[in-house]
Amino acid sequence: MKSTAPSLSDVAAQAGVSKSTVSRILNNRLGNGFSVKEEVRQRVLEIARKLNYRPNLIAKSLTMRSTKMIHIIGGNHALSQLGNIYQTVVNHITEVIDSQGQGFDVTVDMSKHRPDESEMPAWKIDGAVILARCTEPTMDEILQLGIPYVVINGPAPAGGTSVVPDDVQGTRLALKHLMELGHRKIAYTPPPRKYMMVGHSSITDRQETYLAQMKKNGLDPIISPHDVLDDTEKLLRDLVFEKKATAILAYGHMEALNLLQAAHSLEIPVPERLSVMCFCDHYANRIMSPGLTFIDLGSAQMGTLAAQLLLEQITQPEKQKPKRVVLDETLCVRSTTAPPPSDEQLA
Amino acid sequence: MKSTAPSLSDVAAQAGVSKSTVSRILNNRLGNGFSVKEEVRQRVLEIARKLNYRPNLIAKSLTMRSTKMIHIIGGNHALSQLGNIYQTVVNHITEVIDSQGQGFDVTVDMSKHRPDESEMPAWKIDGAVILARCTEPTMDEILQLGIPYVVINGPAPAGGTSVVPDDVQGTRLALKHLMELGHRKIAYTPPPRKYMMVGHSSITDRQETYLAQMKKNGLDPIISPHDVLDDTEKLLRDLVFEKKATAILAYGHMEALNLLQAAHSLEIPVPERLSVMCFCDHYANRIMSPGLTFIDLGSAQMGTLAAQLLLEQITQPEKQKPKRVVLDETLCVRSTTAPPPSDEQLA
DNA sequence: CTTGCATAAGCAAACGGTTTCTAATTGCGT
DNA sequence: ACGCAATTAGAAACCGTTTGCTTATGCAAG
Repeated sequence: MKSTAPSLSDVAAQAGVSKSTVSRILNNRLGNGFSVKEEVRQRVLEIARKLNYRPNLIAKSLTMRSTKMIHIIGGNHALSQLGNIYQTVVNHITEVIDSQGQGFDVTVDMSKHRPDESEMPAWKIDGAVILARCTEPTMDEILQLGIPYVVINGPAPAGGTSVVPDDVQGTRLALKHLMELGHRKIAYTPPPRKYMMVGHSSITDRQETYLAQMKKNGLDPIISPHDVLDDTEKLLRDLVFEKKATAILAYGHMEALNLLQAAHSLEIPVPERLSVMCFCDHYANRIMSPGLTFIDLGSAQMGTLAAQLLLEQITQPEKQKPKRVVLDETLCVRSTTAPPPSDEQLA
Repeated sequence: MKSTAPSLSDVAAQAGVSKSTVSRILNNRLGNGFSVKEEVRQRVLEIARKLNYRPNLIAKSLTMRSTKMIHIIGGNHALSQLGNIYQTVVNHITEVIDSQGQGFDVTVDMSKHRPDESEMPAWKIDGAVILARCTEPTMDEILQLGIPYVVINGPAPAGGTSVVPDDVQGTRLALKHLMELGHRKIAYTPPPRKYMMVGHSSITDRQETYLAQMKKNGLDPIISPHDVLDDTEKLLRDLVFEKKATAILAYGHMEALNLLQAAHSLEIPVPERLSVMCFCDHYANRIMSPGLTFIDLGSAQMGTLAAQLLLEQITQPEKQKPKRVVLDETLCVRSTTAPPPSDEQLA
C-alpha cells in the first residue's frame, strides 16, 4: 500500500545488491566489463517482477538525453488550413515509425503559435517532422540543438532534408491531360487570398507553370480574377460564359468542390460542358469528392519516405544525408474531366 | 558554438549567483523566506533571456513529479475515420489550454494501436482527453495511475467525466425540420458498414431515434438497404424512385456528400426534388460542403468544455467532478433542404 | 610467494532542476 | 556599541537512472 512506485533502490535493497547492478541487469548491460553471477541475476529479476517495478522514464530520459519522442510540428495549420493531405502524411509517418519497433512515440503539435514564437515543445525531442513550414524561432532552435529533422512539402534550410512533390511536373501533367482531351480554353483557379498569405511554393509553382505551359502551347491563360470563396457562382459564370473556359484546373479540392457546387447551381453539366480537376490526394478525394479527377500529390509516399529518412538520421547521425527529395505527382482520372463540348453543343 | 542548451548553472555562473537563486527568480518563488535585490533579479532575467535559456522539462519533471503534458488520445482513428469534427474539438482544446497560461503542452497521439494495447505514452502525463474511445488497457492504466481525464463524445467508466452531444435530441431536431417543411417520406442513410464496426453510440442513437420518431408521427421509415459507398447512385435511385423519398437524413457529411454527387449525376435537383441533410459541424460544413443543411454536433463547445473540465480536475483534484455533460445539438439550415415537390411536379 | 588477470560487484558522479536548511549581511531600536 | 529581526544568498540534499571507475576475490602463471 505504498503510495509511491518502487524505484531502483527498492529493488536493490530487497535483493541485497547495489542500484547499478540492478540497472545493468534489467537493461541487459552485461558483458563489456561487467558481469553478475547467474544466481544474483535471477534473484534481481525475480524481485523486480515481484515488486512490479517499472523504470521511471523521466529519470531515464534525464541521463540518457533522449526521450524517444518524435514530434510533428505544424499540425495545426497544416491539418486545418492546408487541406487533408497532411492527414495522410501523418498516418504514414506513424505507421513507419511504429513498425520499426524502436520504441519511438509520435506526437503531433496542435497548438497555435505566433510567427515569432518557437513551436518546439518544452521537453527534448529526438526528431522532428515539419509539415510544410515552421516558424523561424523553431528552425533556429532545431538547428541550435542539432535535432534531426525532415521537412515535408516545404523548404529546408541549407543542408537540411526535405521531401517535396514536384508541382511543376504535376501541373504539366494536368494540362497535358486536359489538352489531350481537346481543351483549348483552360482556366486556373488559385486559392483564396487568405491562404495565399502562407506563401507556400505550390501557389506560385502551379500558377507559373500553368502560365508557362499555356504560353508554350499558344493558348491564352485564363486566371480567375477574384477570390473563389467570395462568390463562386459569379466567378464561374465569368469563366465559363464570358471567358468561354471549357476546363478548370483548381489549386485544391476546396476550390474544386466549390466550383462543382456552383456548376450544379448554375446547371452547367460536369464534365459534359465543363471539365474540373485539382491537386489533392487519394484520401481527400475519396472522403470529400469521390469522382473528381485530380493530380495526386503523393502524400502517402511523402510521409513514408520522410519517416524513413528521419529514422536514418536518428540512428546513423554520421551518415551522409540526402538534401532534398523530389517526388513525382501522378494523374488520377475520375469522372469530372472529358472532351470539351463541340461548338454546336455550346450554341 | 556549444551544441548543448544552456542550463541553470550556466545562467548562474554568468550572473555570478547560485543555481538556487536563479531557479527561484525564474519561477517567481520569492516571498516565503526568500528575496533578492531587484538589481540581481533584473540581471538574472536579462542573462537568462540573452542565453535563450529554457528549463529542461525532463529534469524539472523529475523533481516536480509532473510533466505539464496533456495528451489527446485516439487522434488517429478519430481524426482520420470519424470525420472532421475532431479537428474542431482539438483546436478548441488547445485554445483553452494555451490561453490559461499554466504552461501545459498539448500533444495528440497519432499512432495506431491494437485494441489490446495501451495507448498511453511511455512518459507520465498530467491529463488526458479521449476522443470517442480508447482501448481497454489504456483506460485501465489511466485509472490505475489516477490520471485526470475527460472523454469526448464517448462513454466514460463509472465516475469518469465525459462530454457528449445529445444525438437523440439532434435527430429529433432534424426530423422536426424536415416534417415542418412538409416532408412525409423521409429516408435515413446510416454510415458504411466499415464504420459501423467502431460501434459508436451515434450510430445506434441516430438510427433508433429516427425509427422511433417516424413511428410516433405515423410515417413509414425508409432506411437505405446497402452500403452508401458501394454504389451511391443505385442507392439513391432506389430511395427516390422506388421508395419515393423526398428527403434524406444522412449519418454524416461523407454520406451526404456522396448523395449530393449522385443526385447531381442522376439529375435529381436538390433541394427542389430532394432535400438532403446530415450531422456534422460548422468546420466540416464550411470546408467540405458549403451549403449543406446540417445538425451541428457542437464540436467547438465540446472541446472547450472538455478542456475546462480537465484543467479543473488537474488543478483542484479534491473538487467534486461532474460525471457526464450532455450538450444540445443545433440545427443549421443552409440550402439543401426545402419543401417537398408537389405531386404534379413529381409527375 | 609475488604478479597478472579474469570475474563479480559496488561507489559515486553525473543529468538539470527544486527545495530545505543554514549563513552572512543589513537596518534599527536601545 | 549591542542585540535581534529581516533581508539576501549560497550549500547541499534530493528526484531515479545510467555509467565510468574502483575494489575485492579467486586462481593460474612466473
